[in-house]
Amino acid sequence: MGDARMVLSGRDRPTLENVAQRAGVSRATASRVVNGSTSVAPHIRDKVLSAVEALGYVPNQAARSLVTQRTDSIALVASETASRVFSDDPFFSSIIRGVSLELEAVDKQLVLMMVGPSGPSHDRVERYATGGHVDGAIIFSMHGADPLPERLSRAGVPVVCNGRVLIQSSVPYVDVDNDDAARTAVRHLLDTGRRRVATIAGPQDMSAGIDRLKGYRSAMQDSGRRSLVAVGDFTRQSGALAMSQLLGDDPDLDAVFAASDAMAEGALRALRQAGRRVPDDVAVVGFDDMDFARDTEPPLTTVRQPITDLGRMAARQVLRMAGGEQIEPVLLLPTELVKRESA
Amino acid sequence: MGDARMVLSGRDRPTLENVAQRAGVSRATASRVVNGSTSVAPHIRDKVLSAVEALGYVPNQAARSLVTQRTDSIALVASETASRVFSDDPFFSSIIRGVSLELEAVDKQLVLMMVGPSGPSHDRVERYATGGHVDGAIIFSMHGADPLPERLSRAGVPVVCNGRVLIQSSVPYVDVDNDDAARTAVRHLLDTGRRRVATIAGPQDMSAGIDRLKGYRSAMQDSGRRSLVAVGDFTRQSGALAMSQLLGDDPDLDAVFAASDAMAEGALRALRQAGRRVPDDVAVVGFDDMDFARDTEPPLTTVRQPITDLGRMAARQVLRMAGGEQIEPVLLLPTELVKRESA
DNA sequence: CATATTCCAGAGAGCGCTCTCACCCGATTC
DNA sequence: GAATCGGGTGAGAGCGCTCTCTGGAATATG
Repeated sequence: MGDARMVLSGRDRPTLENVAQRAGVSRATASRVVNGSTSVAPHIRDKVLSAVEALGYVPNQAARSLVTQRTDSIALVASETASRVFSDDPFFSSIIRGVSLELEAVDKQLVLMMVGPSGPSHDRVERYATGGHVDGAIIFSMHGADPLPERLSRAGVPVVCNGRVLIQSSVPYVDVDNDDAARTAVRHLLDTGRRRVATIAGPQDMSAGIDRLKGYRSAMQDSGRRSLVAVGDFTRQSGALAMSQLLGDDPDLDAVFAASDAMAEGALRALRQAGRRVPDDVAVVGFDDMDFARDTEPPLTTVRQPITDLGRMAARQVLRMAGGEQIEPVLLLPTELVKRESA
Repeated sequence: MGDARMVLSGRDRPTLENVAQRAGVSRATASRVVNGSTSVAPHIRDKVLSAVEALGYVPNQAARSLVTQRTDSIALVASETASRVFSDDPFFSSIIRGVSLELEAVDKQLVLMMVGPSGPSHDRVERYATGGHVDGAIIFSMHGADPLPERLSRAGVPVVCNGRVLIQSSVPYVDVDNDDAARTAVRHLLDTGRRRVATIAGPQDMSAGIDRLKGYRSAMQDSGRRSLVAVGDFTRQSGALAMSQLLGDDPDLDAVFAASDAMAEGALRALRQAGRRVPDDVAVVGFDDMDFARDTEPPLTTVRQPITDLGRMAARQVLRMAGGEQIEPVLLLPTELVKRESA
């Protein structure tokens, strides 16, 4: 007793009532001050503020949410496999950082949720999000035709997806134009005289994987050439493996478009081990423009996508939805081909 | 009206009262069923459950928290620079994954918070955590003498740090014995005949950086050799840079201990560019045993630390604290020297 | 058959906060 | 000087839930 600054165990945290009492005002007035209402006389305001200070008062969010119906937090839902796949590259971290930066600016919280590839954890997320625990959700890196976005949306939770939604759905998303970006990359290879251009595609249950392969295919078709495809899962290892396969399938290939920088780096390694020089024998183009792309040997030509911005925009969109605004169903951010030495 | 499955906008979500009414029981009984109490007659139980189903009822967490004083969520606090530093390697993701797995198992939520290197965001985190929004906090990758853990702890929030706490503090932590692990790594180099062993140290405002350097120093001292140190920041680039420096300082060095795999990989690159063969001319040992360590050229000898387990244990400890248990102030997980080809 | 014991359901009191509404009092107006 | 106005404050009703406490019915006991 006596020292108000002593350790407070959960139960006896000061309430607004305590503050009001100490300041000699009503709870209502104390609330006004805490929430920054203007219509409070300055000297009363000061009394309340010093009571807050003295008691170390912090508003109880649960109580506040209960009446305001807002929680000031947003869920970021990622599939568990995503964290595994992306453990190889900074994609995951960058998205988180983007979302985080944007939310922080408006003093909202980020609740991170991992879900396994369908199964019980889906229910968990659904229950949580619809349980009024968050004001909205950003879902990223879905595999296959995940019903989660649609389900949440239908339950009244504002949802934005990061990456094109595979199934027919009214859930808005932000993404880059993967198809077009891939086409540009492949065209660059073709334009610089490459004839046998292969691709290391991403996983075919993710829109980024599908769309980049589609872009490759259409560019090849346009120039009347045959496709040569190996599929990876965006990781370095899978890139190396895919590259060896491709080399086996067509020893004369002279270019590769990899659907991620990590796979491109794997490919670089496999090519080196196979005695091919890059770019002399084989040109390589990646996708992402991760930090490490400028340090590979040789530095990687790649398609830059603004990953952090993708996160930011997703956050911004979901906040707008939560605010009752109508938002664009599709938001595409620009990509850019960054030419370095590998192609 | 009519269709209970229509889109529910935030405001008109069904309440427990609605469920009770529809099932023809009291709110208390409905609550019992929802919370899995056993003392409810089966036929009543069924009635309630089907009412829940029909209405699509989901408990309001804010209301629940308000009375139970629990939120069933745990904050994971990371410094913003961490996400930047670790964007180069999967450390960040692995910790998150570990924590996430452990929390999921007991149906708790993970709230991720980034804080800048001191400043306003510190207050934000403090306010949030003490605002009753979480049952506990895990703080990881602190820089310098961050007062946050101590502050939260003093405010009554259960806190566990991931990584040794730099300042004198009563906040418990989980970590590996960095000092000892580094010593083992360096001794391995010495034992295999290396004479001029340099180190690429981690940032000297983080305990992992400090302790690994200390381990290196003591191993060198024990064998009567002079230290040769360059400091990096755990990233690949800084590793490459540090390696060139070291090579400039002592062209005859024959081994390097890098305080992270990412820096070791950078060093490998720098050595290659300087025309040194690994391990023939220079032996390299890393730290972490990240996935990519087995794919470097040559495969990296390194100190394995169980990063995901570190996250898991931190989560487990903070949950125990939140449950009122007393926990060990220090928990060290084992490391292991993984010998591959680089040393 | 009366009484004690058990079991289950309902009533009701809050948890800490926000927000509407009524009220008071000093300033303005006729 | 009475009526009007308006800024500033307090009273009080909930938000949706949990949990204790009470009461009634069903079962076991003397």
